[in-house]
Amino acid sequence: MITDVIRKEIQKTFKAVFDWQPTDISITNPEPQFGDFSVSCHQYAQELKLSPQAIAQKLADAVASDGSMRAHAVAGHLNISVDAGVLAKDVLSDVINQDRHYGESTTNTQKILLEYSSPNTNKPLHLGHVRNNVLGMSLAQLLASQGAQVIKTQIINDRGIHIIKSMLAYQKWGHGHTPEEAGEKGDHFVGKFYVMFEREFEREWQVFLKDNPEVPGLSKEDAAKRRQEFFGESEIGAQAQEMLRKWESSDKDVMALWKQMNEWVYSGFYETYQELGSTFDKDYFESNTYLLGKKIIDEGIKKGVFYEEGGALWADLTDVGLDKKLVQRSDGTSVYVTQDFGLAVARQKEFGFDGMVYVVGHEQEYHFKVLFAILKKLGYAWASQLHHLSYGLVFLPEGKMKSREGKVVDADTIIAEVTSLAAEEVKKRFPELTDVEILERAETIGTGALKFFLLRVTPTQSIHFNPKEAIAFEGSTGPYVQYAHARITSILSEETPLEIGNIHFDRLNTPEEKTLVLKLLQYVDVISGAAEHYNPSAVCNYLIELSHNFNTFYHEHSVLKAESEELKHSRLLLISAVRIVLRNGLSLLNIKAPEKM
RNA sequence: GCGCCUGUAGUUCAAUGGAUAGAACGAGGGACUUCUAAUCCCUUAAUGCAGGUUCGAUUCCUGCCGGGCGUACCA
Repeated sequence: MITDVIRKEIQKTFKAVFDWQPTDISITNPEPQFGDFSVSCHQYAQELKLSPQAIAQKLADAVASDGSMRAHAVAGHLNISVDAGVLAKDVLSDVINQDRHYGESTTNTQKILLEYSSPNTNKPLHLGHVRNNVLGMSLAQLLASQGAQVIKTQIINDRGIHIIKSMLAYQKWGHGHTPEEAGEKGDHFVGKFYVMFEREFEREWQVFLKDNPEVPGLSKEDAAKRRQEFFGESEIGAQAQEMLRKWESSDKDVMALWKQMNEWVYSGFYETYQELGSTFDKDYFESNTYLLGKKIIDEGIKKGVFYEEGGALWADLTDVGLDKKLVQRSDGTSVYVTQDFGLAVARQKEFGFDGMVYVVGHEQEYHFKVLFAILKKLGYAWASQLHHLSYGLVFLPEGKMKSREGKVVDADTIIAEVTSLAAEEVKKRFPELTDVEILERAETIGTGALKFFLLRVTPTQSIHFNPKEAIAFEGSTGPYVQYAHARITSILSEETPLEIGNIHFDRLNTPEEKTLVLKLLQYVDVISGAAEHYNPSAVCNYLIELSHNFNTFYHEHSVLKAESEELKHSRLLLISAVRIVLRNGLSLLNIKAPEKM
């Protein structure tokens, strides 16, 4: 790659001029007026006891000998311009020859287990899950692009009181109906009963409050505690607890109901996953894994990581800046974090991974700190290779989503909305298309818009969901990138470029063409950086810029009606390369690159 | 209270410590007999406040102010 050539050249020049060289040189692409590549010399001023400008000047004088490369020193920056034809030949040949593999690397040799999605089986997926899914899928692609072997998993939270709530409500008010009879997706059908349960509990709570007027006066914390205590006192809460006990003792009828309702939910999830393009190599079920932690408990006691106090077991994490953490209740049951380290160890046995990445919302940051700290204390070598990709919540205009109160943007609803809006747009432009064709394009464009909307924000940032922006197809959106891809495809369907050997790269000498070539070159660093930082948004931003550079070029210059055959074929090759990178980039985001739109 | 995250144009987002802080939406004005106007071009406008480190700070440090999330023998 040409940047490597330049980097080596500058290293060599440093050695020759100063008899010293930096260990690594960072090369940036400056404003076009300054050149194509730039190295800031300010950082070397102290080492070399010279002004940045003097260093840049000395380097420029020594580098400037080659005809295809010119160097200038400006304000302490060593700016380098490369002959447009030489640059284009180097970059475009790389892209065309490597095609689908352009941008890939083999530097990451790890086997990485990735956990994402991880839904509860008491309600349908919402917008927060969609963000989780698109992040997980994209991260899987990004890590794989850098050579990693990725195993995609989800842990399905299929047990516990929240599931029981749906089951109990169904038993009370479901009249034995099925989702088919109700004409509903299974997950929505089950979710409805969860909401019914919560509504009934809330009703009982309000009655309780009337008889206990002092409760609303309590502090927020105490009031919450009281409400939780009331769960066992309430009629419906007590019934749920009773049902949970039956589940734990494998009561035949309860188990049958549990299995039936989970099946309904899974079939619903499966449909949503299909629309999102989410896939998993291995599903874990909490009902199978929640006891795994117990096996680690003895080990932890022997190693002195856990100690007994008040009949319960604790881990003292104060030495690593965390608190004391309960790992087993005094009644012998395990807590959330215990289940998670049991699962981690089991996964290690099964896959022998080098590292693991958990894609989970940032409200669980403390949980993962504790989990990782305990695994380290237990002495697992791989514990240092665990990462929590902590992403921000999705907020609605009216605040945080609360599924308990039905204040959610449902995943299926939003997917259907963006698809139907996209269908209108397609119909407007191509009224002659069949409904099937319209739907196919609309799904590509609609889900492309939604995924891009959720991926373009840095994961750690919260997303403030504005429906108008989420379903927009103009501006910095997925369809903007898809449109550039479709436009190029349209041109290339008229004519294909000659073989690389017959291309006159020196014809590509306008600023718009050079900008595109430099942009294509950046792709390699962009995706390795995105993978390194677990940050798909860097890919989104890049694709917007590349698409914009292409659109500007497109308006400024004609490809098919170029002034000469040689220029035309050079441009055909250029846009072929742009198309490859757009497609590769979109595929890292798990977004389809349409041929027509 | 303590811990973590966060504060950039009217709004939603960018910017490995480097040159003049970039986009998009919105608002206003232009460009289709020309490869797809889901596009392009022009105008408009911002680093919460106060210090510090540095040749250089949106970025690092301290304090203050504002927002979010944690801090359960919940998951």
